[in-house]
This record gives sequence, structure tokens and C-alpha cells, in this order.
Amino acid sequence: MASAATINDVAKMAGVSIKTVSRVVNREPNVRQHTRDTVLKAIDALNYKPSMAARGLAGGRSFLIGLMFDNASDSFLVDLQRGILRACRERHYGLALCPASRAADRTADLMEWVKSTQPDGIVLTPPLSDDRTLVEQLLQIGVKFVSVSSAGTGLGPAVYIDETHAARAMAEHLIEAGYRDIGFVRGPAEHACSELRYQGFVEAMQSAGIQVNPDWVVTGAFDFDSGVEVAKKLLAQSSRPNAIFASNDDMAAGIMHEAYRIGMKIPADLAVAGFDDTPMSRQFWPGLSTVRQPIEQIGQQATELLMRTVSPVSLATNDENKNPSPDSNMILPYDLVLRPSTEPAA
Amino acid sequence: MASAATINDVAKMAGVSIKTVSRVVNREPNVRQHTRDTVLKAIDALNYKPSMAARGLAGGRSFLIGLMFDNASDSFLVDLQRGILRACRERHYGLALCPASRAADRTADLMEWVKSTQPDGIVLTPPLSDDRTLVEQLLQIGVKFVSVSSAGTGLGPAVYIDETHAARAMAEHLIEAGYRDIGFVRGPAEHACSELRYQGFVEAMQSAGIQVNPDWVVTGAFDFDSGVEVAKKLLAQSSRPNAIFASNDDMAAGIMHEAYRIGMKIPADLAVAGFDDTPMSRQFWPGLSTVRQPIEQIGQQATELLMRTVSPVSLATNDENKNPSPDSNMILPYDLVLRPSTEPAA
DNA sequence: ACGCGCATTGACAGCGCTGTCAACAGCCAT
DNA sequence: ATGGCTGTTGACAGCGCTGTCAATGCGCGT
Repeated sequence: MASAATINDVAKMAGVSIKTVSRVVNREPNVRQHTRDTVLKAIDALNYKPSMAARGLAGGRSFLIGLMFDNASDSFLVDLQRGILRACRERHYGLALCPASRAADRTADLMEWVKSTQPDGIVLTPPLSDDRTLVEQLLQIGVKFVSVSSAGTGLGPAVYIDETHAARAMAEHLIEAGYRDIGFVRGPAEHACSELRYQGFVEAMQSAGIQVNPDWVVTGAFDFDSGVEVAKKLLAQSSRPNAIFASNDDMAAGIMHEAYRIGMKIPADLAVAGFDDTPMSRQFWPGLSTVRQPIEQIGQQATELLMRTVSPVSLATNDENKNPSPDSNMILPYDLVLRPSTEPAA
Repeated sequence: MASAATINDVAKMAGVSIKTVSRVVNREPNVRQHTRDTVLKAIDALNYKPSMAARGLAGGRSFLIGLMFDNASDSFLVDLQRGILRACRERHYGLALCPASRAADRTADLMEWVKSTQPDGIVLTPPLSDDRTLVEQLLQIGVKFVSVSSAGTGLGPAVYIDETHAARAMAEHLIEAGYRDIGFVRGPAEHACSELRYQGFVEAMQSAGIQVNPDWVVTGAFDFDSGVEVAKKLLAQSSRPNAIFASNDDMAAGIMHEAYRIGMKIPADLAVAGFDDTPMSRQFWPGLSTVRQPIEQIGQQATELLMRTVSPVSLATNDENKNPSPDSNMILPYDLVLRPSTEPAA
């Protein structure tokens, strides 16, 4: 293995000090254009790649973004990773994964990971982004983080969509399609979005002057199996809804599966709506109406936000702007994706 | 932020040199039990976590496993990550992701990533594991790697299942269920498994004395959309198969979707089988028969294999055993998962 | 011409750890 | 006792880079 070129080799070839090479690599100001060009040429010639490890050790940065997740859905995770990686690529950052353990001392485990990996910033996904204990510890040891797909605890920046508004839009769509006996499946309490989505549903119902039937509001675990379970509950009732709005696609899939099992037709006998636009929602028969969050974009924006606050060089002009602006939250637009599963009943 | 304890603090507290602490941390031999205990106590008391960056710089190792992938399915990727992370956790390794770009100089991009990230080992997923150019370059710069879910190019270790045998078993199941007019959907050529799975299918057909109808053998891209496409082709023929074995679940899903669209019943009018046991195959109605690869386990085994070859301390006894044994391949068992989609025709 | 400020560059000291090698103790066979 | 082992430990020199600060050169106002 031809050992890779070091900064020393580049410096020698360009006839400058290693510090100047370092400056060029880090895009620092105050390097004459001519010098910069010479160095860049040498870097190119030697195919030089700075060593992350050394940069990290010397500079106190790791050039790593951490992604913390717990039990997230496959497509959510992958989409998010895609977005984060896209943002990382430009700045030559790496992405390190940190899955939450199922252990009781989950928070301690996560903090340990943070200490040993020392990422420059962390992307927090629900439900971790809604976990006040975790967030406070993160804040305490001074690690930058950003919550995604959730407004978070309000203690740090976040990138998300207007969940309530989106849920309301979907509920309104159901109502407009002629459904009035609408059931709702909430998510688990530790997810802040569970409440928000439910609120949107309630708002739409109230605006339309429809009573929310408490017997038709149930809670699932955001997974397929719990969708099957709640469907059994909901559809076994003597008076049952003719539409169900599940607060995520996995549960909606479980509902459709169960509905089919007991011989119901969708949407003829039961309309179903989901939330998240997982690939499955398109692949199911019939296609599932859902709300699309721009997950990949959320990941990218969150990462860029993170890297901005860890900016290597404090830009000359604004010195007092040390902490990220308190309200650096970003709200991204969602899409209402309408498919046959919510078409007007015959 | 209370700055974390360093190896120096531990050494001072334990009353030994930092080198001895280093020995304990790395589980090196030749440290008296009593000394080891004292050091461990100090480590615990100070909540010391070694810095990856420093260890990497000094030791020439990065403590990072790289996962290279290209266009893998969500669930495959996530399952694999789960397995890799499990293996990493024990040895305090990190996982860094490296998605292949869609650019023409994909290989160059990947190699660049390797050079700058310097992972201690790389997990290669299909179709990258089947890419001879890439593998040869990896070999050339001397990075350890292991192919997963594919026998690879034969140039390095690999962890996988017997694809041919599995496909044959599924085909035999279809035949036993009474289907004889069976179509097959191949995967893209750059995936080595495409050929292997097809072979298994052919073997089963030949054993049963059934002619493979070339009109019913088509090729897809391993994704949902191509499944829809090939279904249109296959089902529009005047003489059409009454069973289709798609060489992965995503394509099988596309086929089922299209079959439903044109009003066919599954399995009454058309039996469908897939391969991979994605979550979807269980969630679809009716459930899709498929072959389960133990992806998570594959990831874990591959990672452990990798870490074994990068063993920190060369074990005294065998000095000539430098390169990993040439045939350190692991073949893991698969599961035939039978669901209603292939039940005997009425 | 002199002094000042700014832009540009380099010398140097680490960052926290590991590899190397040397030091030393304890133990055996001679 | 002598030499040669093996087992245990520490001193020290970096790994490849960045932060700090000092040195240099240049243009400007007086």
C-alpha cells in the first residue's frame, strides 16, 4: 500500500509551510491567491487527503455528525441518512450512527457514545428529540444538536413540518370525500407528534361540525402490528367508522391488512389514510393516502444548520453571535399525497 | 462542559504510567491482575473514555468500519446496519457510511472516501461486492473488506447464503403447490445473485421435468416499478404464467400491485413469490412467500470477521499467518417463508 | 523618512494516544 | 553465584494536524 501523502509532502512540493497548506485546506482567509493555487496544485498532484483523525485531535473537532435514533422506521432512517450524507459530503464530514439501546439506562448509553465518539454535532430523531432528560444532558456537556421531524423540546434548534396543519389537511380531505364516521389512531405518547397530529384531526372535525367519537380514537405503537390490533378493536365494534386516519403509514398498513382479512373492501367499506409516505404506501393496493414529509431535505437542512454553528472560522464581522440564534427552527412544507384508499365512498 | 478525563488523569489516579493504562484499555496481555484492577477502578471513577481520534492517529487505526452501499433497499440497509452496529458496540468501533454516488467516476469517489476516512475495514454490499474494479483497487491499497450477501468476486472474504439453493427451494415449493406455468423475474446483471437465483429456479424446474418457458423469463431492476413493468409484459401475453417467482420482494410487490390493478386474485389467478423477506412481504395482502436472509446476522458476522483480521495485537504464536485465510467465507442458513401468496391454486 | 496597521507566512508546541525499546524483577538451570 | 529467561512496567518519540504567536513585507498618513 503506497502510504498516502501527508500535509508535509504537500508543503514541500508547494514550497510553503505546512501551516499554509492547512490554511488552504480549511479555506481560511488571508492566503494570497497565487499561494493558494500553488498549494491546490500540489494537493491535486499528490492526491492528498487530510487525515480526519489528526485534524480531530489537533483541532478539537471530529468532523463527524452523529445520528441518534431509536426504533425509527426503515425508510425514515434511510431517507434521513441520505439527506445528512448529502450535506456531509460537501464539507467532508462523516456520519456516525448511534442506535439507542433498549436498556433501562438508555440515556447513559447514549451519553457514553457521545463522549467517546465526540461528534461535532448530533441529529436527534423522534422520540429521542422529545426526550427532555437526554436533551438536557446533551446541553450540559455542550454538544451541538438539532432535532428533526419534531419541534423538539424547545431547548435546541429543530427542523420539521407543521404536523398539526398537515394532519388537519388530511382530515379535511377525508371529510370532503364524504366521510364523517372517522376513527383516529394516535401514536405513542413519547412521540410529541402524536399529540400534534391528533390536534390537527380534532381541529378539522370541529371546523366541519362533526363530533369526534371517543370510541373511535385509539392508540397504537407506530408499527404494523399495532395497526392490526387497533383495527381489530375498531372494526369489531357494533357501530364502526367508515374511515380511519392512522397517524403513521405502518399502522395504516396494519389496518388495511386486517380490513382485507375480514373481507372488507378499501375504500368501499373503509377508507384509510396514513402519514409519512413510506414507499409501502405507494406499493399497497390500493395506494394509501398519506402525508409526505421531505425527510431527506429535513436531514440535509438539519446537518447544514449543525455545521453552520460549528463553523471552523468565526466570520470576522459578527463576533457576538456566538450561540445559534435561539429560534433557528426551520419549518418545511409537507405534501398531501392522495391515493385511492380515501376516494369517496361509492 | 467539564472536559473529559484523559489517559493522563487515569494514570495519575492509578499511580501507573499512561502506557500501562493504554495496555489495560486495549486488553493487552502482560499486565499484572492487581495493576489491571487498580487501573480499571480509576477508569471507572473518572468515567474515562479513550479518544477515538487520538487512538487512531497514534495507532494507525481509525476504529471505524465503513459500510459501502449503492442503491440498496431500505430494510436491507437498516438490518445490515443493525448487525454491524451490534458487532461494533462490543469492540468500541464506530460505523461510517459511504453511499456510492451515481456519478460516472463512482469508483474514484469511493476510493477517495476510503483514503480520507481510513476505515479499518469495509463492508461491501451488492452490487459493489460484485464490482471487480472496485475490489481490485481496494485490494491494491491494502484495505480490509468483506462482501456481504453475495459470494463477492472471490477476491476477499464474504458472508452470504446459498442463493441458488434457496431459490431452488422456493421454486420447488411452487411446483409442489401445483404450479407448472411459472415465470421468473431476474435481477440486474451487475448483481451476482441474479444469475444464482435464476440457476436455482432452473434446477428446480429441470428436476421436476418442467420446461422453462423463455417468454416467461424477464429481467427487472430489483425495484417496485420494474416489477410493475415486467408484470405488464408477462400478464399481457396470450398464454400467461399462473405463478411468478420474482427474484426479490420489491419486484414481487410490483407484480402483485399490477395483478390487482387488472383485477386478478392472488393466489387464485396468480401465485407470486419473492426473495428477501422485506417487512412489506408480511404486510401485503395476501402475505408474500419469500426467502429470508439473516441480514442482521450477516452484518454482524461480517464485521466480526473484519475485526478479527485487524486484531490489535498480533497473537504471538502464528507469525506467518498475515493475510486472512483465503477461504474465510461464511455461508449462513436461509429460511423459506411461506405465506398465502403461493398457496395451491383452487 | 518614520511609525503604524494590516495582510501574509512560518516556527513551534502540543492534541491524547500507541509503538518501541529499554529497565528491572523474579525465576530457573547451570 | 552466574547467565539467561520471561513477565511487567515506564520513558520517550512521534502520529498528522491545528492554534498561537511572532516575523516579515507592504502601503499609508504625517
